Amino acid sequence: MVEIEELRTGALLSGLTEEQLVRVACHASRLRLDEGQLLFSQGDPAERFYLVLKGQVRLFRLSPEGTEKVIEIVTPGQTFAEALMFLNAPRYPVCAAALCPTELIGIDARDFASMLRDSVDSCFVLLGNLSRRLRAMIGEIDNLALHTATSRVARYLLMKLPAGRRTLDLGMRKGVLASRLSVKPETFSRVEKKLIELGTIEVQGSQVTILDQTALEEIARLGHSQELTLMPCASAARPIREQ
Amino acid sequence: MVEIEELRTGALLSGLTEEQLVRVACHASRLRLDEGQLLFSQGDPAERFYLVLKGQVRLFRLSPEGTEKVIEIVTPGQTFAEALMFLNAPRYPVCAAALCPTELIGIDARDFASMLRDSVDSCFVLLGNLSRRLRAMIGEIDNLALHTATSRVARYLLMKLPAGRRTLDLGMRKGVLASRLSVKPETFSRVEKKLIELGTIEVQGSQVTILDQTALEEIARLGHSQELTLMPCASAARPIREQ
DNA sequence: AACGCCGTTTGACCTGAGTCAAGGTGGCCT
DNA sequence: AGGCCACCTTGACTCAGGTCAAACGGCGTT
Repeated sequence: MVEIEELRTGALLSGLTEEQLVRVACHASRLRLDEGQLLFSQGDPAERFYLVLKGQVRLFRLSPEGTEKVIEIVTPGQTFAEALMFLNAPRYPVCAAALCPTELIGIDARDFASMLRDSVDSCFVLLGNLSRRLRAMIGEIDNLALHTATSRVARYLLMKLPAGRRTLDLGMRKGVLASRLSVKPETFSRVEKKLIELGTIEVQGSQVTILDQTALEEIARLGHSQELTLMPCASAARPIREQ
Repeated sequence: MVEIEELRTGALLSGLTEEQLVRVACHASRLRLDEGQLLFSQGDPAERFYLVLKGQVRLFRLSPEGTEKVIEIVTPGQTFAEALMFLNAPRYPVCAAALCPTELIGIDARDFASMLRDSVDSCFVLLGNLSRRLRAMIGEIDNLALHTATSRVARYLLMKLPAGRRTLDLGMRKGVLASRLSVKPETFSRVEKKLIELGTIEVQGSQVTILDQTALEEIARLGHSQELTLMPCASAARPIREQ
């Protein structure tokens, strides 16, 4: 069965009392997905939300013609689809599938909502979460509408860079990351190459080392249509000018 | 001063009790913006949120180079920036400016939050709101990443089309709408022209008449890279094939 | 009526990024 | 080992949509 210790790993749930957790645990079920296995599809009625314990879940949109776009990668400790619980006849707005063998806990939304009624504090935690996520989404839109592919990749690298370190792990297959950043795999590869040739980064599989963080930050700052040419044969450590 | 009747026009606030509304009114202030006037900037500390009474407010992101992208147009009865109230040191993630002379009410976030503590119901209303907005944002991202400019315009038209009617008003300057849809004004104009030449719509200033809704729906469905050629001189009412 | 101001339209051109089609490269299985 | 398969890379080409610049049109002002 579901352990309340496991539930506590969820940021969203960690604020609940022992008693509440027990109650949640009663209406929760553990599940396990194989690599690539689909959890739910866009449009399915949403009766539960999920907490990831191990692995990674890919949330993505499907267009009618079948192209897909990764909206988010959910990692252990995070919950997803819990926002739907407050809509009347909720349906999942995305598809969810495991990126690798994954363990998660499914929590009954209806019951959870009714439990929330006794706990304004938890409501506030949730409100804070949603708020944060909303902010992130705005950033995402900004990213898509205002920045080039190169800039988006640079931003991602900087965001993922652990403070103080110069090296980071992409944490997923490059193709998946590409879709997360709304870029085709081919383009992602070319961007990576460009950054390498500029002397900004170094890549070893999924290990990326930032060689020139200032330059990378400059690239990340760039909006649309800012040229970023690789000058023919200059020594070119920092081809981008300070504005 | 602020009338509680006015407060009631806000979907978010309409669920509150008389008593609560009175309290909100005490910490609220009315304000009035001229056309184009800035209400707050991206990055400003967020101490209050707003309810629009009359007019329109444009929420937009600014990139460092100065290009802007409209995230949302807020119309009377809607509140905005209320999600920030649950973050610890919140700052507005967007700029807000009036599109036309606008009246609104500013509500103290701190006080409102503490009032919410006595009203789980209101929390739920808010949660529902945020949830809905989150869903909308996902749709927006989907839109940007998976659809062409033409398809986005078509979607907007269909969305704004009052049920049963064949005509709608764009409701804002075309340039503003263009930015809302992440398209340059020039491109918007061309898309419009294309749709007219296809015989799908008719335009008279900001009045748009849908002549062939099925065709428009087909166009709206199209994702990226689906060609949509205007055939040279066919009579061409429906150049898009049923899949 | 002539003027200027804005928002929109049009045209010519350019470029970022997608598409299609080959090649690499590395892991995993007999 | 060899071979298969999935992923990533590279190259050549195309195209949607952005850019720049010029013309158009409506409207309020003097």
